[in-house]
Amino acid sequence: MDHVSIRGCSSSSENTQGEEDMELRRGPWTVEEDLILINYITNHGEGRWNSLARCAGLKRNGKSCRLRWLNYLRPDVRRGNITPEEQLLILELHSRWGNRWSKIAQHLPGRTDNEIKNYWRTRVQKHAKQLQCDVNSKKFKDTMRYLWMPRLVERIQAAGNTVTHNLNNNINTTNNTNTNTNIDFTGNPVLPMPTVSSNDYYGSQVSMDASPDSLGTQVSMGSDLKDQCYNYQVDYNNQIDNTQITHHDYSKSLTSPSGFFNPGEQFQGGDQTMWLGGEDVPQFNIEDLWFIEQHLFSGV
DNA sequence: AATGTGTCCAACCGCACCTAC
DNA sequence: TGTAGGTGCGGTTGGACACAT
Repeated sequence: MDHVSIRGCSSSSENTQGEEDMELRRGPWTVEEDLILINYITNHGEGRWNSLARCAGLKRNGKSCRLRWLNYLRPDVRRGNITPEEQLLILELHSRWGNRWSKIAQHLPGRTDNEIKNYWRTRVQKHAKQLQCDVNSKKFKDTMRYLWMPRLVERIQAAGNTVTHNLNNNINTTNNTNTNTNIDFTGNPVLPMPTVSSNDYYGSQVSMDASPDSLGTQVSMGSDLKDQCYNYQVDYNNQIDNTQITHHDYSKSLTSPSGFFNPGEQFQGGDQTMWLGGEDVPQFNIEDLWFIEQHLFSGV
């Protein structure tokens, strides 16, 4: 445990006994410290963290107290694995806002910015590294959009849940004239947003929300890679066209001409799901990877 | 069983912004 | 207006744990 010398309880209105040095604790919090902090906030409320730390008798600085409370002790903090719904939300919000963790966390009740940040760094960035691209690259964003996120949706639906969410908690009303009383799974009202449509690869049409500060989706899709056909239907708040993407039969050739993905090299031992796999991310198989390279990464 | 390596996450740090004086 | 303290945010670190060799 590190210690740093600081001043004692020296609030200008409270410190009448002069300034005396005290040791400032750092590192992991003890159960006793947690109880002191919880009791103090229960009785006095939160805020004014520096004076709170002093007056509660905690040998911690205010920032440490605030962090401990917000990230761990707060009653409504959700613990446990990030659910597929939450993963989907994180991916979507990050694609929109980047590393605005606190803003993203506002849409995941009970989750802290720290937790989301850790999730991103440990899970998402790991896969970007395995793809040998940057998380901010088009490659990776396309992979997320067209493979990872649909897979999450499949998992959610396989679990019997409906994917209906809208990330618009801060509606830009100048872009929305009609109202929608749907409620998303974050508890926020679902409002329509302007959309754009564009032709995408293979002549399929991809439509997506284009409003700068909203992202509403109602996604339904199915895929059957055994048939080498990938159907992807998206209905954004029931107001734009369904999207259908069908890719070709890759089963006859599984060797990557560009070398970006070569099963014989990348998946030694026949492990076709060694990356982008695991409990918390969708399982991508060899056809997915082919799809990534042939249709998302070509020309990049 | 011992050691090495990777993963996860709580906590810290530096910076920017806000507010009161 | 300038300054100091408080607060919030994003980046980074380090230790505990799990897994592989």
